[in-house]
Amino acid sequence: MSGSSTRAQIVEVADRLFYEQGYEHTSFADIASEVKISRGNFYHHFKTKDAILSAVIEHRLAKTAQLLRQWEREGKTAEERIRHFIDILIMNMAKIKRFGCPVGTLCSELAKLDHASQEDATRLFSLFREWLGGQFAELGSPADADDLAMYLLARSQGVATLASAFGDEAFIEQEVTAMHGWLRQQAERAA
Amino acid sequence: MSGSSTRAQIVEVADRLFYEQGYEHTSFADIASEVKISRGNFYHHFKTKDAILSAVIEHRLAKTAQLLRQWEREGKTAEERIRHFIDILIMNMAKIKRFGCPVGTLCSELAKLDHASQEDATRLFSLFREWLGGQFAELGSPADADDLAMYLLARSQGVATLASAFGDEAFIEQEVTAMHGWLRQQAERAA
DNA sequence: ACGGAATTAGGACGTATGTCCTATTTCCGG
DNA sequence: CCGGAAATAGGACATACGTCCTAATTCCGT
Repeated sequence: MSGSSTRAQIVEVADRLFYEQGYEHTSFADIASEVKISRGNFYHHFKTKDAILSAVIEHRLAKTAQLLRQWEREGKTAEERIRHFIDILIMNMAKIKRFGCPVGTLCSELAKLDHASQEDATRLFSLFREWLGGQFAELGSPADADDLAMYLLARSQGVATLASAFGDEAFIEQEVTAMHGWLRQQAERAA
Repeated sequence: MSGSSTRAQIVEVADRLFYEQGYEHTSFADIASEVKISRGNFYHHFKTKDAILSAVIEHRLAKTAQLLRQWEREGKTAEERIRHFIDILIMNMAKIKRFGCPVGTLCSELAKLDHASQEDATRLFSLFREWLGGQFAELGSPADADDLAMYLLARSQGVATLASAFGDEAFIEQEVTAMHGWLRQQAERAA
Protein backbone atom coordinates (compact mmCIF):
# COMPACT_ATOMS: atom_id res chain seq x y z
CA MET A 1 0.00 0.00 0.00
CA SER A 2 1.21 3.45 -0.82
CA GLY A 3 -0.21 4.87 2.41
CA SER A 4 2.68 3.43 4.37
CA SER A 5 5.25 4.03 1.66
CA THR A 6 8.55 5.21 2.96
CA ARG A 7 8.19 8.57 1.32
CA ALA A 8 4.77 9.14 2.84
CA GLN A 9 6.08 8.08 6.24
CA ILE A 10 8.94 10.54 5.97
CA VAL A 11 6.58 13.35 5.13
CA GLU A 12 4.25 12.52 8.01
CA VAL A 13 7.04 12.29 10.56
CA ALA A 14 8.68 15.43 9.23
CA ASP A 15 5.32 17.18 9.37
CA ARG A 16 4.95 16.36 13.05
CA LEU A 17 8.56 17.10 13.98
CA PHE A 18 8.62 20.41 12.13
CA TYR A 19 5.58 21.33 14.17
CA GLU A 20 6.84 20.09 17.52
CA GLN A 21 10.50 21.07 17.23
CA GLY A 22 10.58 23.63 14.47
CA TYR A 23 11.98 23.25 10.98
CA GLU A 24 15.57 24.18 11.62
CA HIS A 25 15.86 22.32 14.89
CA THR A 26 14.72 19.10 13.23
CA SER A 27 17.57 17.18 11.58
CA PHE A 28 17.70 14.51 8.93
CA ALA A 29 18.79 12.11 11.67
CA ASP A 30 15.74 12.96 13.78
CA ILE A 31 13.36 12.10 11.00
CA ALA A 32 15.28 9.05 9.79
CA SER A 33 15.47 7.73 13.31
CA GLU A 34 11.71 7.95 13.85
CA VAL A 35 10.91 6.42 10.47
CA LYS A 36 13.54 3.79 11.22
CA ILE A 37 15.43 4.16 7.99
CA SER A 38 19.03 4.99 7.26
CA ARG A 39 20.16 8.42 6.24
CA GLY A 40 21.19 6.95 2.91
CA ASN A 41 17.69 5.75 2.22
CA PHE A 42 16.47 9.14 3.28
CA TYR A 43 18.63 10.81 0.68
CA HIS A 44 17.16 8.58 -1.98
CA HIS A 45 13.75 10.13 -1.34
CA PHE A 46 14.73 13.72 -0.59
CA LYS A 47 17.93 15.32 -1.80
CA THR A 48 17.74 18.41 0.40
CA LYS A 49 16.04 19.59 3.55
CA ASP A 50 14.21 22.22 1.56
CA ALA A 51 12.71 19.44 -0.53
CA ILE A 52 11.27 17.83 2.60
CA LEU A 53 9.84 21.14 3.68
CA SER A 54 8.18 21.61 0.31
CA ALA A 55 6.69 18.14 0.54
CA VAL A 56 5.48 18.78 4.07
CA ILE A 57 3.82 22.05 3.08
CA GLU A 58 2.21 20.39 0.08
CA HIS A 59 0.98 17.63 2.36
CA ARG A 60 -0.46 20.16 4.77
CA LEU A 61 -2.13 22.03 1.94
CA ALA A 62 -3.79 18.82 0.80
CA LYS A 63 -4.87 17.90 4.33
CA THR A 64 -6.23 21.39 4.89
CA ALA A 65 -8.16 21.43 1.65
CA GLN A 66 -9.64 18.07 2.58
CA LEU A 67 -10.59 19.36 6.02
CA LEU A 68 -12.32 22.36 4.50
CA ARG A 69 -14.27 20.10 2.16
CA GLN A 70 -15.27 17.98 5.14
CA TRP A 71 -16.57 21.02 7.01
CA GLU A 72 -18.38 21.99 3.85
CA ARG A 73 -20.19 18.65 3.89
CA GLU A 74 -20.86 18.49 7.63
CA GLY A 75 -22.10 22.02 8.23
CA LYS A 76 -25.59 22.76 7.01
CA THR A 77 -25.31 26.52 7.43
CA ALA A 78 -22.41 28.89 7.00
CA GLU A 79 -22.50 29.57 10.72
CA GLU A 80 -22.14 25.88 11.49
CA ARG A 81 -19.22 25.61 9.11
CA ILE A 82 -17.40 28.59 10.57
CA ARG A 83 -18.02 27.08 13.97
CA HIS A 84 -16.07 24.05 12.82
CA PHE A 85 -13.12 26.30 12.14
CA ILE A 86 -13.28 27.84 15.60
CA ASP A 87 -13.49 24.39 17.14
CA ILE A 88 -10.13 23.25 15.81
CA LEU A 89 -8.72 25.18 18.76
CA ILE A 90 -10.56 22.72 21.00
CA MET A 91 -9.77 19.67 18.89
CA ASN A 92 -6.05 20.40 18.92
CA MET A 93 -5.98 22.05 22.32
CA ALA A 94 -3.29 19.87 23.87
CA LYS A 95 -0.83 20.32 21.04
CA ILE A 96 -1.61 24.01 20.58
CA LYS A 97 -0.87 24.55 24.23
CA ARG A 98 2.53 22.95 23.78
CA PHE A 99 3.54 24.08 20.30
CA GLY A 100 1.19 26.85 19.21
CA CYS A 101 -0.50 26.93 15.81
CA PRO A 102 1.23 24.77 13.18
CA VAL A 103 0.64 27.32 10.45
CA GLY A 104 1.47 30.46 12.38
CA THR A 105 4.64 29.14 13.93
CA LEU A 106 5.87 27.74 10.63
CA CYS A 107 5.29 31.04 8.85
CA SER A 108 7.04 32.91 11.64
CA GLU A 109 10.04 30.62 11.52
CA LEU A 110 10.35 30.75 7.75
CA ALA A 111 10.07 34.54 7.83
CA LYS A 112 13.06 34.74 10.15
CA LEU A 113 15.02 32.29 8.02
CA ASP A 114 14.04 34.27 4.94
CA HIS A 115 13.22 30.89 3.46
CA ALA A 116 12.18 30.38 -0.13
CA SER A 117 9.09 28.41 0.91
CA GLN A 118 7.60 31.34 2.79
CA GLU A 119 4.94 31.98 0.19
CA ASP A 120 3.99 28.32 0.06
CA ALA A 121 3.51 28.27 3.81
CA THR A 122 1.42 31.42 3.64
CA ARG A 123 -0.83 29.59 1.20
CA LEU A 124 -1.96 27.54 4.20
CA PHE A 125 -3.31 30.73 5.70
CA SER A 126 -4.81 31.72 2.38
CA LEU A 127 -6.76 28.48 2.21
CA PHE A 128 -8.45 29.26 5.52
CA ARG A 129 -8.80 32.91 4.64
CA GLU A 130 -10.53 32.31 1.34
CA TRP A 131 -12.71 29.56 2.73
CA LEU A 132 -13.79 31.68 5.70
CA GLY A 133 -14.35 34.60 3.36
CA GLY A 134 -16.73 32.47 1.32
CA GLN A 135 -18.57 31.39 4.43
CA PHE A 136 -18.97 34.92 5.74
CA ALA A 137 -20.21 36.02 2.35
CA GLU A 138 -22.80 33.27 2.48
CA LEU A 139 -23.62 34.29 6.04
CA GLY A 140 -24.78 37.61 4.65
CA SER A 141 -21.74 39.89 4.74
CA PRO A 142 -20.28 39.71 1.25
CA ALA A 143 -18.88 43.24 1.47
CA ASP A 144 -16.63 42.70 4.48
CA ALA A 145 -16.34 38.92 4.25
CA ASP A 146 -12.57 39.05 3.90
CA ASP A 147 -12.25 41.41 6.84
CA LEU A 148 -14.27 39.08 9.01
CA ALA A 149 -12.19 36.14 7.83
CA MET A 150 -8.98 37.93 8.70
CA TYR A 151 -10.36 39.00 12.05
CA LEU A 152 -11.25 35.44 12.99
CA LEU A 153 -7.98 34.08 11.66
CA ALA A 154 -6.00 36.66 13.61
CA ARG A 155 -7.94 36.08 16.77
CA SER A 156 -7.36 32.35 16.56
CA GLN A 157 -3.67 32.96 16.01
CA GLY A 158 -3.48 35.16 19.06
CA VAL A 159 -5.28 32.60 21.16
CA ALA A 160 -2.87 29.88 20.08
CA THR A 161 0.18 32.03 20.77
CA LEU A 162 -0.91 33.12 24.23
CA ALA A 163 -2.24 29.70 25.22
CA SER A 164 1.13 28.27 24.34
CA ALA A 165 3.12 30.96 26.12
CA PHE A 166 1.04 30.78 29.29
CA GLY A 167 0.36 27.04 29.03
CA ASP A 168 -3.28 27.90 29.54
CA GLU A 169 -5.94 25.59 28.12
CA ALA A 170 -8.74 27.37 29.96
CA PHE A 171 -7.97 30.49 27.93
CA ILE A 172 -8.55 28.52 24.74
CA GLU A 173 -11.91 27.27 25.95
CA GLN A 174 -12.94 30.70 27.09
CA GLU A 175 -11.97 32.37 23.83
CA VAL A 176 -13.64 29.68 21.76
CA THR A 177 -16.88 30.35 23.64
CA ALA A 178 -16.42 34.07 23.07
CA MET A 179 -15.79 33.52 19.36
CA HIS A 180 -18.92 31.40 19.11
CA GLY A 181 -20.83 34.31 20.64
CA TRP A 182 -19.22 36.74 18.24
CA LEU A 183 -20.14 34.49 15.32
CA ARG A 184 -23.74 34.30 16.53
CA GLN A 185 -23.88 38.10 16.57
CA GLN A 186 -22.50 38.29 13.06
CA ALA A 187 -25.15 35.86 11.85
CA GLU A 188 -27.95 37.76 13.56
CA ARG A 189 -26.71 41.14 12.39
CA ALA A 190 -26.61 39.93 8.81
CA ALA A 191 -30.08 38.42 9.00
CA MET B 1 30.69 55.13 29.18
CA SER B 2 28.94 51.92 30.11
CA GLY B 3 26.22 52.51 27.53
CA SER B 4 28.57 51.39 24.80
CA SER B 5 30.31 48.76 26.89
CA THR B 6 31.10 45.60 25.02
CA ARG B 7 28.69 43.57 27.06
CA ALA B 8 25.87 46.01 26.46
CA GLN B 9 26.66 46.06 22.76
CA ILE B 10 26.56 42.28 22.63
CA VAL B 11 23.18 42.22 24.33
CA GLU B 12 21.76 44.84 21.99
CA VAL B 13 22.99 43.13 18.85
CA ALA B 14 21.88 39.73 20.11
CA ASP B 15 18.49 41.21 20.95
CA ARG B 16 18.05 42.42 17.41
CA LEU B 17 19.43 39.30 15.74
CA PHE B 18 17.36 36.94 17.89
CA TYR B 19 14.35 38.91 16.74
CA GLU B 20 15.27 39.11 13.08
CA GLN B 21 16.78 35.65 12.60
CA GLY B 22 15.52 33.67 15.54
CA TYR B 23 17.48 32.46 18.54
CA GLU B 24 18.77 29.18 17.18
CA HIS B 25 19.60 30.51 13.74
CA THR B 26 21.78 33.23 15.24
CA SER B 27 25.32 32.08 15.94
CA PHE B 28 28.09 33.40 18.18
CA ALA B 29 29.92 34.36 15.02
CA ASP B 30 26.93 36.40 13.77
CA ILE B 31 26.83 38.47 16.92
CA ALA B 32 30.60 38.78 17.30
CA SER B 33 30.88 39.87 13.68
CA GLU B 34 28.33 42.67 14.08
CA VAL B 35 29.83 43.86 17.34
CA LYS B 36 33.24 43.61 15.69
CA ILE B 37 34.87 41.58 18.42
CA SER B 38 36.58 38.21 18.39
CA ARG B 39 34.87 35.03 19.51
CA GLY B 40 37.37 34.83 22.35
CA ASN B 41 36.32 38.19 23.68
CA PHE B 42 32.75 37.09 23.29
CA TYR B 43 33.37 34.08 25.49
CA HIS B 44 34.79 36.32 28.19
CA HIS B 45 31.42 38.03 28.53
CA PHE B 46 29.10 35.08 27.97
CA LYS B 47 30.08 31.48 28.57
CA THR B 48 27.10 29.91 26.84
CA LYS B 49 24.45 30.82 24.33
CA ASP B 50 21.80 30.34 26.97
CA ALA B 51 23.52 33.02 29.04
CA ILE B 52 23.17 35.49 26.17
CA LEU B 53 19.52 34.61 25.83
CA SER B 54 18.97 35.21 29.53
CA ALA B 55 20.68 38.57 29.27
CA VAL B 56 18.62 39.49 26.20
CA ILE B 57 15.38 38.58 27.94
CA GLU B 58 16.38 40.52 31.01
CA HIS B 59 17.21 43.47 28.79
CA ARG B 60 13.85 43.24 27.09
CA LEU B 61 12.08 43.01 30.44
CA ALA B 62 13.82 46.19 31.57
CA LYS B 63 13.03 47.99 28.32
CA THR B 64 9.42 46.88 28.49
CA ALA B 65 9.00 47.98 32.09
CA GLN B 66 10.46 51.33 31.14
CA LEU B 67 8.08 51.63 28.20
CA LEU B 68 5.11 50.88 30.43
CA ARG B 69 6.23 53.55 32.88
CA GLN B 70 6.53 55.99 30.00
CA TRP B 71 2.98 55.26 28.87
CA GLU B 72 1.90 55.68 32.46
CA ARG B 73 3.35 59.17 32.45
CA GLU B 74 2.20 60.21 28.99
CA GLY B 75 -1.39 58.99 29.11
CA LYS B 76 -3.75 61.07 31.19
CA THR B 77 -6.54 58.48 31.15
CA ALA B 78 -6.50 54.69 31.15
CA GLU B 79 -7.97 54.75 27.66
CA GLU B 80 -5.13 56.92 26.41
CA ARG B 81 -2.60 54.59 28.00
CA ILE B 82 -4.13 51.47 26.49
CA ARG B 83 -4.15 53.28 23.19
CA HIS B 84 -0.40 53.60 23.48
CA PHE B 85 -0.20 49.84 23.69
CA ILE B 86 -2.27 49.37 20.58
CA ASP B 87 -0.15 51.90 18.75
CA ILE B 88 3.07 49.91 19.10
CA LEU B 89 1.74 47.94 16.14
CA ILE B 90 1.99 51.16 14.14
CA MET B 91 5.29 52.25 15.64
CA ASN B 92 6.96 48.94 14.82
CA MET B 93 4.93 48.23 11.69
CA ALA B 94 7.85 47.73 9.32
CA LYS B 95 9.64 45.24 11.52
CA ILE B 96 6.48 43.45 12.56
CA LYS B 97 5.64 42.95 8.93
CA ARG B 98 9.00 41.30 8.38
CA PHE B 99 9.57 39.42 11.62
CA GLY B 100 6.32 39.33 13.55
CA CYS B 101 6.04 40.20 17.22
CA PRO B 102 9.35 39.96 19.11
CA VAL B 103 7.69 38.49 22.17
CA GLY B 104 5.34 36.07 20.49
CA THR B 105 7.87 34.65 18.07
CA LEU B 106 10.47 34.23 20.81
CA CYS B 107 8.03 32.38 23.04
CA SER B 108 6.98 30.16 20.14
CA GLU B 109 10.56 29.31 19.29
CA LEU B 110 11.53 28.56 22.87
CA ALA B 111 8.46 26.38 23.31
CA LYS B 112 9.56 24.23 20.37
CA LEU B 113 13.10 24.04 21.67
CA ASP B 114 11.73 23.19 25.12
CA HIS B 115 14.16 25.81 26.34
CA ALA B 116 14.79 26.51 30.00
CA SER B 117 14.19 30.25 29.50
CA GLN B 118 10.61 29.73 28.38
CA GLU B 119 9.14 31.09 31.60
CA ASP B 120 11.40 34.11 31.53
CA ALA B 121 10.26 34.93 28.02
CA THR B 122 6.64 34.51 29.03
CA ARG B 123 7.28 37.13 31.71
CA LEU B 124 7.45 39.61 28.86
CA PHE B 125 3.85 38.79 28.08
CA SER B 126 2.99 38.94 31.77
CA LEU B 127 4.34 42.46 32.01
CA PHE B 128 1.93 43.64 29.33
CA ARG B 129 -0.86 41.48 30.67
CA GLU B 130 -0.65 42.81 34.19
CA TRP B 131 -0.18 46.37 33.06
CA LEU B 132 -3.15 46.19 30.68
CA GLY B 133 -5.18 44.50 33.42
CA GLY B 134 -4.49 47.43 35.70
CA GLN B 135 -5.51 49.89 33.02
CA PHE B 136 -8.76 48.10 32.24
CA ALA B 137 -9.55 47.96 35.93
CA GLU B 138 -9.02 51.70 36.11
CA LEU B 139 -11.13 52.09 32.98
CA GLY B 140 -14.04 50.69 34.97
CA SER B 141 -14.00 46.93 34.44
CA PRO B 142 -12.14 45.52 37.44
CA ALA B 143 -14.03 42.21 37.27
CA ASP B 144 -12.99 41.21 33.78
CA ALA B 145 -9.88 43.37 33.51
CA ASP B 146 -7.62 40.37 32.96
CA ASP B 147 -9.94 38.95 30.32
CA LEU B 148 -9.88 42.23 28.44
CA ALA B 149 -6.11 42.38 28.76
CA MET B 150 -5.75 38.87 27.35
CA TYR B 151 -8.18 39.64 24.55
CA LEU B 152 -6.23 42.69 23.47
CA LEU B 153 -2.92 40.91 23.83
CA ALA B 154 -4.16 37.97 21.77
CA ARG B 155 -5.64 40.17 19.10
CA SER B 156 -2.38 42.08 18.74
CA GLN B 157 -0.51 38.81 18.47
CA GLY B 158 -2.79 37.61 15.74
CA VAL B 159 -2.44 40.86 13.84
CA ALA B 160 1.34 40.61 14.00
CA THR B 161 1.37 37.00 12.86
CA LEU B 162 -0.94 37.54 9.90
CA ALA B 163 0.63 40.83 8.89
CA SER B 164 3.97 39.08 8.77
CA ALA B 165 2.68 36.04 6.89
CA PHE B 166 0.83 38.11 4.30
CA GLY B 167 3.33 40.96 4.30
CA ASP B 168 0.37 43.27 4.75
CA GLU B 169 0.88 46.60 6.51
CA ALA B 170 -2.59 47.82 5.59
CA PHE B 171 -4.04 45.03 7.71
CA ILE B 172 -2.13 46.34 10.71
CA GLU B 173 -3.47 49.86 10.20
CA GLN B 174 -6.99 48.59 9.72
CA GLU B 175 -6.90 46.42 12.83
CA VAL B 176 -5.35 49.18 14.92
CA THR B 177 -8.25 51.43 13.96
CA ALA B 178 -10.68 48.66 14.81
CA MET B 179 -9.00 48.11 18.18
CA HIS B 180 -9.21 51.82 18.91
CA GLY B 181 -12.92 51.60 18.23
CA TRP B 182 -13.27 48.57 20.43
CA LEU B 183 -11.40 50.35 23.22
CA ARG B 184 -13.69 53.35 22.88
CA GLN B 185 -16.68 51.03 23.28
CA GLN B 186 -15.20 49.48 26.38
CA ALA B 187 -14.64 52.90 27.91
CA GLU B 188 -18.18 54.01 27.13
CA ARG B 189 -19.73 50.80 28.34
CA ALA B 190 -17.90 51.07 31.63
CA ALA B 191 -18.86 54.70 32.13
C1' DA C 1 54.89 54.16 37.51
C1' DC C 2 53.74 49.56 38.75
C1' DG C 3 51.25 45.32 39.14
C1' DG C 4 47.31 42.72 39.05
C1' DA C 5 42.80 42.38 37.09
C1' DA C 6 39.95 42.89 33.20
C1' DT C 7 39.62 42.70 28.37
C1' DT C 8 40.64 41.16 23.78
C1' DA C 9 42.42 38.17 20.10
C1' DG C 10 43.02 33.99 17.75
C1' DG C 11 42.79 29.51 17.39
C1' DA C 12 41.95 24.40 18.93
C1' DC C 13 38.65 20.73 19.64
C1' DG C 14 34.66 17.76 19.49
C1' DT C 15 30.17 17.31 17.87
C1' DA C 16 26.29 17.78 14.89
C1' DT C 17 24.51 18.36 10.46
C1' DG C 18 23.49 18.57 5.41
C1' DT C 19 25.09 16.45 1.53
C1' DC C 20 26.80 12.89 -1.26
C1' DC C 21 28.79 8.28 -2.82
C1' DT C 22 28.96 3.39 -3.27
C1' DA C 23 27.74 -1.15 -2.32
C1' DT C 24 23.95 -4.48 -1.30
C1' DT C 25 19.25 -6.00 -1.23
C1' DT C 26 14.51 -6.02 -2.74
C1' DC C 27 11.06 -5.57 -6.12
C1' DC C 28 8.76 -6.34 -10.44
C1' DG C 29 7.74 -6.55 -15.54
C1' DG C 30 8.64 -9.41 -19.53
C1' DC D 1 13.23 -16.82 -13.92
C1' DC D 2 15.97 -13.07 -15.11
C1' DG D 3 17.66 -8.44 -15.44
C1' DG D 4 17.26 -3.78 -14.65
C1' DA D 5 15.22 -0.39 -11.70
C1' DA D 6 14.00 0.99 -7.18
C1' DA D 7 14.99 0.92 -2.41
C1' DT D 8 17.95 0.52 1.54
C1' DA D 9 22.15 0.66 4.33
C1' DG D 10 26.28 2.55 5.96
C1' DG D 11 29.63 5.54 5.84
C1' DA D 12 32.61 9.61 3.94
C1' DC D 13 33.21 14.53 3.72
C1' DA D 14 33.15 19.44 4.44
C1' DT D 15 31.24 22.86 7.08
C1' DA D 16 29.32 25.26 10.93
C1' DC D 17 28.84 25.81 15.55
C1' DG D 18 29.26 25.95 20.72
C1' DT D 19 32.77 25.62 23.83
C1' DC D 20 37.15 26.24 25.73
C1' DC D 21 42.24 27.47 26.25
C1' DT D 22 46.23 30.47 26.12
C1' DA D 23 48.72 34.47 25.14
C1' DA D 24 48.80 39.38 24.48
C1' DT D 25 47.01 43.89 25.46
C1' DT D 26 44.55 47.41 27.98
C1' DC D 27 42.81 49.41 32.05
C1' DC D 28 42.96 51.19 36.64
C1' DG D 29 43.70 51.59 41.70
C1' DT D 30 47.51 52.49 44.69
